[in-house]
Amino acid sequence: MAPSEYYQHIFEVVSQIPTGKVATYGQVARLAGYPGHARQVGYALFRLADPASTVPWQRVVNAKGQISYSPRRYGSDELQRVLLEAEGVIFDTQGAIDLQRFGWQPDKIS
DNA sequence: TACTTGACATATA
DNA sequence: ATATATGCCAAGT
Repeated sequence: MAPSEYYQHIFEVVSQIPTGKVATYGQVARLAGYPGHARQVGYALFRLADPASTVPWQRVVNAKGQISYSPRRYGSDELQRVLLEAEGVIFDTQGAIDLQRFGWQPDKIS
């Protein structure tokens, strides 16, 4: 496959997300050095989410703080929710995460 | 080789 | 405030 180091950067950023916290695609994309390429971030994770790759893709959610439900995904939607709950992330009654608390904030000061 | 789809985000109406 | 429309890059078909 093409040496899409692009994916590698996404991988790095996602791997930097501390346990019990989540980051949005836009945030990851920006940190990865690709502002605006949020779509590719999510899709990149999807392709990079190999059963052999221990990528914490589960900590990456959309801007709504919700998990993206995808029938095509490797596991199932509830799997991600369970994994996050196991890390200490609390889900709202609407299945949304409180980004005010669990939103990963890098060394970026307002 | 060309076209379409894709784990979203942001701007505008 | 919500809904609709557009934009970005790469991989898949």
